[in-house]
Amino acid sequence: MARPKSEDKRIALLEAAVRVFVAHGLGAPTALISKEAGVANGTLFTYFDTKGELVQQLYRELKLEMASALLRGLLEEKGLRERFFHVWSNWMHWAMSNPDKLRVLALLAVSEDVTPELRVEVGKFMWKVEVLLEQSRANGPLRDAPIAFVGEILTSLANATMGFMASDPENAEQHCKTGFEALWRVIG
Amino acid sequence: MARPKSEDKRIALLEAAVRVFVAHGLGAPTALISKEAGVANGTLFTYFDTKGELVQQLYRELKLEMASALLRGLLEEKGLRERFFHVWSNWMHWAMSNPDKLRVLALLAVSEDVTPELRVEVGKFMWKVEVLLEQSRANGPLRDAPIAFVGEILTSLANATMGFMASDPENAEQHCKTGFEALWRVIG
Amino acid sequence: MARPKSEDKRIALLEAAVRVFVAHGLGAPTALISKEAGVANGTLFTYFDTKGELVQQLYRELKLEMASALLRGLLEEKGLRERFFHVWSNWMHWAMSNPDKLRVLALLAVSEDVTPELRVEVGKFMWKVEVLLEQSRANGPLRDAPIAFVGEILTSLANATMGFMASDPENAEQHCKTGFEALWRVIG
Amino acid sequence: MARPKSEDKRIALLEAAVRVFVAHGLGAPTALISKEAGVANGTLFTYFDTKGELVQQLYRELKLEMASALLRGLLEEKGLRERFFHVWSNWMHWAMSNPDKLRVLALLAVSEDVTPELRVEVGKFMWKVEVLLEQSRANGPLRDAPIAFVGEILTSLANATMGFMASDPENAEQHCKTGFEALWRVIG
DNA sequence: CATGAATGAGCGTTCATTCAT
DNA sequence: GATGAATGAACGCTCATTCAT
Repeated sequence: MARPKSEDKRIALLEAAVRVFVAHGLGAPTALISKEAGVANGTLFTYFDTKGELVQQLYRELKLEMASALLRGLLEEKGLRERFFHVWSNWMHWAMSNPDKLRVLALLAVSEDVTPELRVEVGKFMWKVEVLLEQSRANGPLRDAPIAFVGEILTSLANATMGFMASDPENAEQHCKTGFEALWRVIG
Repeated sequence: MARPKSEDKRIALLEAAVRVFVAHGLGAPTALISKEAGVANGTLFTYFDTKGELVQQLYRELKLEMASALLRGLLEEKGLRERFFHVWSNWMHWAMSNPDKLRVLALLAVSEDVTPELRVEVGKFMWKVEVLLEQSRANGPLRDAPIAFVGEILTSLANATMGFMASDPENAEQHCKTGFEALWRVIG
Repeated sequence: MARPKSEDKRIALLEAAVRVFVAHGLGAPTALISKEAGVANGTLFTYFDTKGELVQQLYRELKLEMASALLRGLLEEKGLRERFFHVWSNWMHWAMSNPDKLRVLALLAVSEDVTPELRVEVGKFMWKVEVLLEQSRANGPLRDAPIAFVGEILTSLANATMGFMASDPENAEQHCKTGFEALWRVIG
Repeated sequence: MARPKSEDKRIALLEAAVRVFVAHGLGAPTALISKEAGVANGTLFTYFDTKGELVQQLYRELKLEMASALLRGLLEEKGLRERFFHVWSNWMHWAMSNPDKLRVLALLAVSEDVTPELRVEVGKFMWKVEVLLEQSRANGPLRDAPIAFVGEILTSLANATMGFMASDPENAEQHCKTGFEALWRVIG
């Protein structure tokens, strides 16, 4: 191959897209993304057939990255609550460290380009967390609710907490704990 | 341009916008909205100076409508939990009856056109609920958390519950109660 | 209607297209056409949904104009040969007077945008000439050939004659007659 | 770039161009041509400096091939009419055997890339036919017309006949003869 | 020389907004 | 005020051509 398609460039484009989408919304021109990535206009389209394709891949990669971050350092020996808090804490800290990505995920969540199928596919990245959630709520007050509902509650509390931590970073640690305690009251 | 002639037309445009935005996203052409409203292209701009203005007014009106719905039939004599559940129930049922408006609110929530100031302004529509929330959490586990945080938790749990009710309308009433119980465990 | 779509503008666009296509081929940018017509870029698309639509309408109109020109002043009382020569002469002179249109028709004849259906539709503009042709060849040497074939021979001889007249306008009249005599030897 | 290595590849590209141009018109991307030829995108440009160059060479080669086909098996001893019919018949059969090339020649005939000079150059490939034509018309009705005009008439009748043969291959032989008789009535 | 990724000018089309009627 | 044609900046995407490998 002459000049192989470089994974670096693909990643540069995705990262540029995050910055550009944060600044201008998903409606931002592809030209801005390629410029931000330091490549030519047309190059973007050798890596992504359409803008929609870029958006979809970005959604997948961000969700995957987030899901991976959640599990970092998770040990099996601890108690359920501790394990869950570990995940929760990872989650919150990933969000604090990646505010742009978090913001873009919020945009992507309502994008036309993110299809229900893609949402399902990407939901699977969280299966380990789902297992933990299953176990945690097994004897809790939501033991009879549909697990999907419990999952949505988890996600929504996580988002609320992230949002609040971001708005008051001084007391981020405190809010992280508060959020978890709220969660644990609901499910644990 | 200050006071347009027909309030009817203004409302028709806003309602058309809801339908069009649900079907095509916020990126939908204004021409589609005016057509859906049964008025000419240019007429839209005598009611709203720009598309952004329309978006903002729509956000304001939808939030106001929702906030009003929450308080319907609220009596002072009952207990705190009952009063809060009444509000919660109103909220959930408004959402169930207005899935389009709910969906559009989700889009508007991340729109470029909805400024932080507007968000603040519109947040005030919920002041009565906030009072209720203040009272409810006064002796609860979140008594020391910032009220804004508690508010976000409320909102996020409400959204999660609405979403789940919409996806499983058969058991909507059940989910409504489950959601409320989760909430009450957190704040009450 | 506010400002009714003006037939003038439509015609101006079509005429501009002729000039631009002659100068730059059918691949010429639509922007050049609108500029040449003295209207804005986007205006072209209120008159023609796509560039292809413009091309098709142009084909239709040019063919119609040419077909109409052929019959001008045709009287019934004369002999067949005289009537046919009248038509032929009209044809040749229209071509001499409209070299641009003739050139564009040559481009359109092989354009992707001109569908077989359109060709058939447009072929009907020549039905009076076809009748004349039928009568003329009825007792001639091609009396047993398919009429479509005879029609193609007519067209091809006409094109050859037009082409040559244009290249040597000094003796155009002479060539016009020569061409007709050639034709008449074949069909008459 | 002067003398490319592999004549095979050059020919493969020209043949691919015929197929691609037939299917997509002269506007077809060069990338399609190289793919069809089984070589890389950029390779095309070591064989042809520009797309226009390829178009010109293709025109030249097709015209040359056609001209060569006309003379195949032509013997001097026969009478003029027979010799001319031999050429005519070769011509028609080449066209029938190479419908794609014929179609592409029709496209090339109006292409921007085919300059008048090239047309003249390529016209010389037919000089033997021109000699035959000169002799044939020497005592015929067109004896006083410019030879170029007679040439155009020949070409146009040939094209009409080819076209019709292609559209009704069942009776191709018949049409071939009919076409020739028409021609001979005009020039012979 | 062959390859195919990189380039960027260019194109058809859209659409918020303006304005003549 | 209502209308809808006019406007032109903007956008996504293409493609001939170049050039690093």
